[in-house]
This record gives sequence, structure tokens and C-alpha cells, in this order.
Amino acid sequence: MVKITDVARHAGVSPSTVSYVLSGKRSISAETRERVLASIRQLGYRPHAGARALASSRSNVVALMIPLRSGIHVPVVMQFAVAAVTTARRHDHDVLLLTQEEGVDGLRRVADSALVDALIVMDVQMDDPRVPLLRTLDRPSVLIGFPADATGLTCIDLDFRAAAEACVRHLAELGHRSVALVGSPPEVYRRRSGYAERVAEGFHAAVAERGMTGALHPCEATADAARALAARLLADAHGPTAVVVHNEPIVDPLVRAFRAAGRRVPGDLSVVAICPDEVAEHAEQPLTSVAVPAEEVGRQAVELLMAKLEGDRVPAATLVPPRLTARASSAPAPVPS
Amino acid sequence: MVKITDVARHAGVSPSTVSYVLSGKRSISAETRERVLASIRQLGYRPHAGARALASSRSNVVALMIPLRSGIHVPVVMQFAVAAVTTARRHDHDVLLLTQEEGVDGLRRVADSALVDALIVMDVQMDDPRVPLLRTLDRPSVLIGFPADATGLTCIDLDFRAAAEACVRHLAELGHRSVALVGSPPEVYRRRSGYAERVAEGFHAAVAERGMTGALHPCEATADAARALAARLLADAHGPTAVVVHNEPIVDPLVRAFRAAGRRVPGDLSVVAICPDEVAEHAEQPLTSVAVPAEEVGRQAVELLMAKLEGDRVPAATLVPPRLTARASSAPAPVPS
DNA sequence: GTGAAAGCGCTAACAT
DNA sequence: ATGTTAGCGCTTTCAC
Repeated sequence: MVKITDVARHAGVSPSTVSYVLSGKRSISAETRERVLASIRQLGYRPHAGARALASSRSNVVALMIPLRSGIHVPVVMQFAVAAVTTARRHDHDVLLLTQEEGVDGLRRVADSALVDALIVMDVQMDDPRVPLLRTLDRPSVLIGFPADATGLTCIDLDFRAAAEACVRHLAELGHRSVALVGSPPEVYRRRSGYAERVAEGFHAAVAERGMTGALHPCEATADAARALAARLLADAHGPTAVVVHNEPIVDPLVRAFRAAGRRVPGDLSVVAICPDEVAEHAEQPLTSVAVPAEEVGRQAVELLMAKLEGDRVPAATLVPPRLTARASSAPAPVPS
Repeated sequence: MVKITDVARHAGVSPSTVSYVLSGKRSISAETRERVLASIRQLGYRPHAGARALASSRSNVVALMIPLRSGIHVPVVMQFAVAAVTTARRHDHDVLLLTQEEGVDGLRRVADSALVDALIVMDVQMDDPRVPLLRTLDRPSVLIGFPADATGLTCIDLDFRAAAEACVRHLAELGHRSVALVGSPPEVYRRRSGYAERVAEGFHAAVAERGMTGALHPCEATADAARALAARLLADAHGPTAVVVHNEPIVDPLVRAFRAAGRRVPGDLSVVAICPDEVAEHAEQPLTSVAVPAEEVGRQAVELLMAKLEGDRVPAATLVPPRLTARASSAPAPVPS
């Protein structure tokens, strides 16, 4: 293994000069720098990560804890993780992958052992056991999602409240007066995931504000459940003329069930989804949707973390504004017959 | 930060004794061990990962490089990654996440800097640029998938050849004589992914062996492409009575297209898929399938890696045998009218 | 069964 | 602008 002293000898300088060339923490004459860099290249030198971490108390690794639980769309998690890794690399950091399963102890372990400099946790619940830990940890962290009490923490997520409002507004502008929200599985509400609650809040607020009617229908993420719910929604003669869906896996089955029941989409029934753009684009019929910007959230989460590592102050809350794209699944409300 | 000398003082022993209690690398009297462990607990001691890595030249971290490319089913990658992390943790290792994008340089970087002790790479191509590097690296690695030349490497994957054969055998036993293989997108064959080629080989071999007829049809992973392909397959009066599908995203659209064209599945046409069990189970109609055992491959890949780290010899090739589960999409071939 | 002490390879404070 | 050197916290010989 080639080490910093080898490079130093080869370049005819001291080890510290090599170190400073690499870190840029003090000015080096152009000539010396070139000589050192040439030696590094020729010898194929790579600083030893452990030695560096020990001497500098910086590992240049961040932890990313990903959720495993049901009711979470897997591709979104992947998109997020990939964006996080890509962004971290741009800041010369690596990403250590932890699963939710590891829980609070896992976070404590990697933080206390100085394996990581900072942490990102996804899928934060209203009452998340990891939150108090993160508050006491001496290392910076960023949460994806908002716990009930976010004091002293840095959180980021899609503005789900505004997302739901955007969906209702879009439908209201098309003349719809009665809408339904097809939500996450009941389990998600039971464990109080903030995003699900916020979608419901935004939906109800927007509906109330406009004097519309609208109800929340939690739904399991299975085709059967989607069909059953579709049947219930259609059974009511005064049922909704539009549906907001926030439950990726059942978007397609739900639309098919409406069709199978003889309803045209969007002729008789409009559908707006809150889902990743790819899901909306690749549905059988392209869907009007508010995007779940996993890539952007992942990128920004890491940017926030890096800023904190640099000692910068960052906003406690970052709400990514929703972006609604009108596609083929929403249309003016049918004229009452 | 509490360090090993703090623990040593607190327990009234030397630092080396604490170290040995933790590593178990020499015998310690039960009494001393208890006293040391109690001190560790009381002080909340965690060894510094960097210091450890420096002194022992072992980081207890393994790199996992995941694919990003199209034509790869995302949930399978996730399943694999989660299984790898879970298994690594059981062996007291952590997982550093790299993206395919980082390529050969990324692998070299984490290996040469001693950030990781070992590496796992997924989605290995027949002619993969990472293969020669892994061969020269001084650190052990395990490849998911088989390159054209696997000399000196440790590879593991589902036995795709046997998987295709199992599908054909199942159909042959049901009396089918003419079958089609709906494969991966053309791009996947172009970049020579081993698994796609092996499925094709196994399919053709099994078909030939039984004097059946059968052709490969690569297919883009879009519903449109699936519909177009279904139309082509059904246009031929002497077309197949059964289809083997190895392309997760289009399994459902394909079956629906057959139905829409008036073919009953499995009455007129049998369908067998090579896909994760969840896809087969949660399809509109449960599908007969050979499972893609992502979880098992992930677990075994890490077990192999750990064995290599211990200095054990491991098999160069591990082919996970296919497991076919008959479900509602395959039935005896229709009687020729 | 236990202790003393020499590094592991690097960074950064202190020199000049 | 560069060199010298004292650690960073741990593992592991060597010694008893």
C-alpha cells in the first residue's frame, strides 16, 4: 500500500504538504502542487479512509436509513436513495445504507462509532422513536417527513398539504363539486405517517373552502380492494364526479374498475393522482398528477446535510412545492342530467 | 467521547484487555470479562470505527453496487439490497451503497482507500468492465450474475437456464407443443446481460429437446409494446398455445391484451412468468411462475463474501435452483379443432 | 491470564 | 510557502 510518506518522499516534500495539497486547507505554490499531484498519480496513491477519519474526526460517510414497511412505494425509495448517493458523491461523501429494522440502536451505533458524520432518515412518523435520539446526537441529521414535534430538527418533504389542495383546485376549476380522496392503507393512518395525514388535511381544507363535498377513503394497496372501493363509490347516485388517488399500486386497478363499471374516464369521472411521474405517464391512460419528487427531495436532503456539516444554518422545514401536470384523466365535470 | 483507555481505567485493566474482551481473540477470565463488559455498558463505550480500521486493516464495511439501468425491475434490486444489508449486519458488517454510475473508478476508490473490505456488484454483463478490476483487486468480491469469463471470481445468480427449462417442461407436461418466449427489451440483449441470454438458451434447448417449436420475442417494457406483441403472436393461426414471459412490467398488460383479443387464459393460452413471487401472486390473475429469488441471492451473496473474508474457499459459481409454482395461468393445451 | 508499548496512516497545530 | 511532530483511538506483538 502506498502511503502519504511515500508520496512525500517521491515528490521531495513533507507529508503535511501532500495532505494540504489534497485538502486545499493552505496555499501551496503551483509548482509544488503539480509535483505532488504528479507523484500521487504515478504512485496511484489513495488516502486511507480509516486513518483520515481518525486524524480528522470526519469519515465523509453519511448514513441513510430506508423504510421497509408496507404501504410505501418501493421505486420511490430507490429513486430517493439513488439521488442521495449521487448528491453525496458530488460532495465527496459516501452513503452507508441502514434499514428501518435497525431502528434507534442502528442510528446510535453508526453515530457513536464515528462511522458516519451525519444521518438521513426516511419515512418519519408523527410520533417517531428516532426523533428524540436524533435531537440528542452530536451529529447533524435531516429527516424526510415531519414528526409531530420537529423542534430543533431539519425536515424536508413534498408539501403534501399543498399537493392535495392543488388536486382539489384543479378539479374545482373543471367544475367538480363532489370529490373523493382514495388514500393510503388504513395501517398507514394508524401508525400516523405525517404525509398521509397532511394529504387528508389539505384535501378537507380545500374542499371546505370551496363548499364542495368530499370524503376520505383509506384503501389497501391491492387490486381487489381497489375494485371493492370503486364499486362502493359508484353505488351512490350522488357519488363523486372526481377522485384524488394517493396510493400508487392501485391507481391502475381503480381506473380499470371504473371503466369496467361503464364509467368513462375522464368523461364521467375524473381521476387525479399523487404519484411519481413515471407511474402517471406509464399508466394505461396517462394520468393528471401531482408528482412525488423523490429525486429532488433526495438531492435536497443531502444538500441540507452538507450545509449543516459545513456549519451553515439551514431552514428547519423545507416543503417542496407541488407540481401538477394535467394529463388525459381529468376533464370538466359531467353536466348533471 | 469515551475511549478504550477510559474503559480500561474504569475496569482496572489495561486497554489491550478491553480490546481482547471485545474481539475474543484471547482467553480472558470470566471475572475480568464481566467487569470490563460492565464498564463498557456503564460508560456507553463504542469503539471508534476509523481507529479500528486503521489498527486492524479491517473496516467491517462491504460495498454494494446497484444497477440503475432500464430493463431492471426496481423492487428486485431493493429486495436484494435489503437482504444484503440484513445479512451483512448479522455478520457485524455495514453496507456502503454505490451506484452503477460510479463504475470501475468507484469500486477502485472504495477498495484502495480501505473504506471497504469487500465488494458486491449486481447486474453483471457478459462483457463487464468491472470484471477485470475485481480480479486484480486485493479484496474479495462476489458478482451477482455471470460474466463471459468468470475465471478467478465468485458468482451467484438464479439458474436462469434451468428456470427457462422448468417453464418449458411445465408447459410440455401440459401438452403444449408450440410456445413463445417474451423476453427482455432488445437493449438488454444488445448489452449482453448474461441472464437474458441464459433464459433464451435454456428455452431453446428445452424446446429442441422435446421437438417443440418456440421463438424468442424481445419486448420493450411498456404496455403498448406488450399489446403490439400480443397482437402479433395471436395473428398467426399456428401461433403458440403458451407463453413464457421474462419481463416483469409487461406481465399484466400482456395477459390483458390476450383477454381483450378474446383468448381465455389459461383456457386458450397458458402463461408462465419468470418474476418475483409478489408480482405473480398479485397479478390480476395469479400466475404460474418461476420465482426470481432476490432475497435469497442477496443473503447468499453476503454469506459467500463473509466466508471469503474469513479466508475460506467458496464455490466459484453458485446457481440458485429455480422453483416453479403452478398458479391459475397455466392449463392443458387446448385440443386442436 | 494480563500488561506495556509500538505502530496503523493521516491531519493539524506549531514551527520557521 | 513549507517542514516537524504530536497525536487521533485502536490492535497486536512481545513480554511476563
